[in-house]
Amino acid sequence: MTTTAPQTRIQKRNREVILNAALEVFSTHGFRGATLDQIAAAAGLSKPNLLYYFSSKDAIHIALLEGLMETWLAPLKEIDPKGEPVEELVAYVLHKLQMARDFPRESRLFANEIVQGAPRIAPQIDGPLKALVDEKAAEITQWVDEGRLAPVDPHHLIFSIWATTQHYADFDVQVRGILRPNGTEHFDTASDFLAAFYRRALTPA
Amino acid sequence: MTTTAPQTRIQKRNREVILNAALEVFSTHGFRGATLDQIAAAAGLSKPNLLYYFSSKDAIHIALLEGLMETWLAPLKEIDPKGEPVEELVAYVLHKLQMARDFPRESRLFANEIVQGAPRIAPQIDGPLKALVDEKAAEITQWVDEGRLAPVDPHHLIFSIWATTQHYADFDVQVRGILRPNGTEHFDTASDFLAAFYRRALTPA
DNA sequence: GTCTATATAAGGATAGAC
DNA sequence: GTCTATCCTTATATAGAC
Repeated sequence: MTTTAPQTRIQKRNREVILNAALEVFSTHGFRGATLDQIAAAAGLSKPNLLYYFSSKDAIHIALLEGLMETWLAPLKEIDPKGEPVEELVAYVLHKLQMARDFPRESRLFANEIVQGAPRIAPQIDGPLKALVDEKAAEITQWVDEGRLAPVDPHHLIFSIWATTQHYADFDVQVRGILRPNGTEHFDTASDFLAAFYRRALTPA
Repeated sequence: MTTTAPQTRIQKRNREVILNAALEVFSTHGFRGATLDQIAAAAGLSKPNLLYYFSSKDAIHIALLEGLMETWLAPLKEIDPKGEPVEELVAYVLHKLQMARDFPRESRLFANEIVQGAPRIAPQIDGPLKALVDEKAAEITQWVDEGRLAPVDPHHLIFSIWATTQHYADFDVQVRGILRPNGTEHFDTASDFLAAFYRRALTPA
C-alpha cells in the first residue's frame, strides 16, 4: 500500500471487505467490465460508502494489484540456489499450481491486466519482477553450467512454468469444459502430469 | 458465419474492415472495455455506419469469435496418428507457437473471453472443442500404449502445449518487459526452448 | 460512517437527412 | 450507404441529510 494505513478496526475491516468483493468482480469481468454496483452488492455496502473508503474505482483496482504482486512472486524467491536443482524446480512448479488452485481470482486479475497490455502494472513488471527473474535465471544457468540440470534457457523455463500452472486458474472454464465429467479432481491429475513432465525434461542426461 | 453472406463487393469489404478493426480493439481492451467509437475510428467509418453492417456491438464480437474457432483448432486436427509420435507433437508445438506470433490478436481475443468465463463461447468449448480434444487424446494414449511416447496424460499434455505457446501472445507485455532489451527475437529462442523441452519430455526411455 | 438523491459523462443504438 | 444529431440507459462520482 502506498496510502496511509487505516486507523480504526472498522475501517480496516471494511477496506478488506471491499477489496475481497472487488477481487471477485474485477477478476471475473475485467476492470471495465466490473461496476461499482456489483462490487457494492458483493461487499454488502452502498456505492457511496465504497467511495468513502476508496477515492475511485481506479483506486480500488490499484490497491488490489499492489497488494498482490509480492504474494504472487514469493514462490519464485523461495527457489534455493543451494538445493538440488531438479527438485527445487519441481517444487516450484507444484507450489505455483497450488496457488492457481487456491487463489484463482488473483491469477485471473493478473491475467486480465496483462492480456490487456498491463496499463496499470507495467512499471512493476519492468522493475522488481524483471530484477527477480533475472536473478533466478542466473542461478538456473549456474546449475546448467555445473551439469546438474539439462541445458535450458532459464527465462523461457520460467515462462513455461508460469504458463502451465496459471493456465488451470485463468482458463478454468475451458479446462473444466474439456475434462467434464471427470474434471472434479483435475488439479490432482495436473499435479502428477506436471511433476513428471518437468522432472523428465530437466533431469540431465 | 451463421448469417447470410454479404452481397455486394463494397459490403464484403466493409465487413472485413470492421471485423479487422474490432479484432484490434476487442483483443486489447476486452468486450466491455472496447467501445464502438474506438472500433469506428480504427475502421475509418462512422459509428452509425458500423451498425449498418452489424446489428449491435455484440453481433460484431460474435462474428469474430465464430470465424475464429475453426482456424484456431486447425493445427490440432493436423496431428497425424500415422506419423512419428514425438515429431508430430513437436511439430504441433511449433505450429501453435507460430500462430501465437502471427495472430496475437486472435489469441488475446480468446484469452479475454475465456478468462472472463467464456460467456459467449462456452457452447463451442463444451461441444466441438471437447470432441476434437477427446479424439486426439485417444490417439495420444494409443501412442503411449505402444511405447512410442513417454507415459503422459494426453489432456494435460495438450493443455500444457496451449499454455506454453499462447503465453507468448497473451502475456506478450510481460515477456517483453522481462526479456528487454534482448527480446526482439524472443519467438526464435522460445522456439528452440520448446522444441528441445517437449522432445526431452516426450521421448520414451 | 452510512445512506438517498442527484449531477455529469460515456456509450450503445436510432431517426432521418442526404 | 453514409452521415449528423440525438435519444436513452448505464455508470462514476458527489452533495448533503442523518
